[in-house]
Order: sequence, then structure tokens, then C-alpha cells
Amino acid sequence: MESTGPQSPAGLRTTPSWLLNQTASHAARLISEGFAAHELRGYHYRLLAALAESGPASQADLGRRCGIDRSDVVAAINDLAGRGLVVRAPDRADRRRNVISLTEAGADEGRRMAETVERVQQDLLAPLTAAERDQLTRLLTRLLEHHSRT
Amino acid sequence: MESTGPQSPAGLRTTPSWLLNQTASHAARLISEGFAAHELRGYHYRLLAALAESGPASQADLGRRCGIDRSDVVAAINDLAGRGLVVRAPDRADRRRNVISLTEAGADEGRRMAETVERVQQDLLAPLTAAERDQLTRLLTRLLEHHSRT
DNA sequence: GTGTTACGTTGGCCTCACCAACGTTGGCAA
DNA sequence: TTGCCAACGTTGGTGAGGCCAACGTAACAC
Repeated sequence: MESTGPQSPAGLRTTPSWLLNQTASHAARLISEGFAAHELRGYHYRLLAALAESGPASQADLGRRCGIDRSDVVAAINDLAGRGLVVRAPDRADRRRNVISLTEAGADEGRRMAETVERVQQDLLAPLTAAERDQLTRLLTRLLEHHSRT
Repeated sequence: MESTGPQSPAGLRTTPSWLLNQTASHAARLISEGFAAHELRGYHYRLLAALAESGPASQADLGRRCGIDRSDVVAAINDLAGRGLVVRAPDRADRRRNVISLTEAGADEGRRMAETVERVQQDLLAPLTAAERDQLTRLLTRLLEHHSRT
């Protein structure tokens, strides 16, 4: 890793947006290393998780639920379908839509990826106590909430 | 914007690495919108800041100090030099190196960008009290420190 | 001197995120 | 019913940040 290895201009080292960026990119690295074992990426996981959680949906719906652009959903679903983790079927009630559903294999893979994600959280938060982890989670959640109802 | 607009699989909404990612990407959006007015990007700012802070340096050094790959430093310095914000001169003491120095205009632009960054922090942290901002900063710093001396 | 290391540079690749455009299909209103 | 607009899936392109491999040149250690 590295990357952040050295230091970065000292002025930035205490800038919240910078800290956020650095920790997030560290987290992203850990996640993506974890996902590499599954030969899948973030988009795939988000889609599998959404399907596991709320059941079959159209691509547009999935995109909205996961915050992924329609066009990117197409590619990710192509990958997942190509590996048999997901099935794409025309919606007979509305022929504009495809209904995407999890297969058994897809549900399994989703669970395995969730475990990977769990492990990464432990790694990432290792230096913090449970109370501190909570605190961090709460602070971030508040930031997010504030900025999403803008 | 957007993007996170809707919700994302509920399971992820409480996952720290996800929260980190979302807040960081929100912050990055604000920053990059701010930088757009300067017609520069993150890499440029980091380089200007490093130069302002520690004086002239070789490209390799800058790269190490900013956590930017050598090859990406080349391009960013090209941009900065093309706009007269920075000067690239051969190092007569070591002919492998180029010495990069800030110009007056570069130092000015750096200061203006720093102000932009300041404003963005206020925006970003608006919902938090001063104590909470501190707390967040401390938590993130600890995470970063822990993971960087791995 | 000879081999190793550092430097700048070119060119490529990946992920995530967006946007524009197109043809198709549904729904709604005139 | 027709005509229009909105939504859907798809293609293709863009941009930012971050990496890696390779090359020629220059410095350095042995």
C-alpha cells in the first residue's frame, strides 16, 4: 500500500475531507482486495445485496436502490448473469423491463461476500473500541443524512 | 449529487466502510466542484500545497510526499507548468532530476485553493458541533495512523 | 568498470461515477 | 384513437483517482 504511505502535505493531514478520503480509500482497498477472491467488484456486491434484501427487481429499480447508473447496471448484471449468479428475464407485465432475480449460487455468493465485508470491517476498525466505532458510525451517518436531504 | 440519493441496500447503510465511502465521495464532490472554479483538480492542489509547504523538490519527491504516482506527477506538473504556476528546471547537481518550484502565481493559486478547501470543510461539517468535528478528526486520524504503520 | 538503483517519461489499465443518445414500450390526454 | 411524453434497457463516451510495466539516462557502490 502505500499510497498514503508517506505523508501528504502536512496542511492536509488535519483536513477532514482529506482524512475522510484517505480512510475511505484505505477501506476501499481492503474491500476490493477482499472482493478479488470472489472475482467480483463493488457494483456486483451492491446489486447482490439489494436483490437479497428486497427480492427481484427491474434494472432501473436496482440502479435507484444501489445508487448505480442505469448504464452501469447493465454491465454489472451482464457479468453476474454470465456467471449464473443472477437471472435476467423479460417482465411480461411490462415489456420495457427486465426482471432480475438471484439464483441459488447468487444468494450464496452474496452471503460469502457479506462475510468478506464483515472481516474487512474488523480489520479496518481494529484500533477502535466498540464505543468509538459506534461514535464514528453515528457521526458519519449524521453527515450523510444532513447532506442527503439537501 | 445524487448518487446516494436513494438508499442503497439497508445492510450497507450501517457498514462503516460504506459510510466512509459515501461521506468521502460526498466530500470529494464538494471539493471537486470547488476546484472547478480554479480549473484544476485534486492532484494539482496537492502538489501546490506540498511545494508551498516544503519548497522546491524533484518530481519523485513530490510524488512521495503527496502519495501520487510518478507517472501521474508528470502530467499534473505539465499542466501546472503550462499555466505558469510552477517552473520545471533541470537539477544541475543531479541530472536525473527536475527541480520543481512554485512561481508567484502558483503560490497565489495555492492560497486561493486552500481557501476553497476551507469553505468546503465548513459545508461538509455543518451539522456537527466543534467537539464532534474534533472527535471525527481524531478517530479518522487514529485509523489512518494505525493502518499506515502496518 | 560493472551492476544496481533512482529518475522522468510514455502508455496502458482498472474502478467508480456520470451523461447523452437511441429505439422500444407504456400510460395518459386530447 | 391518436399522439405525446415518460420510463426502460442499451451503447458508447468522459473524467478523476489510482496503479503498473517498460524504457533510456544518470548516479552510485562495489
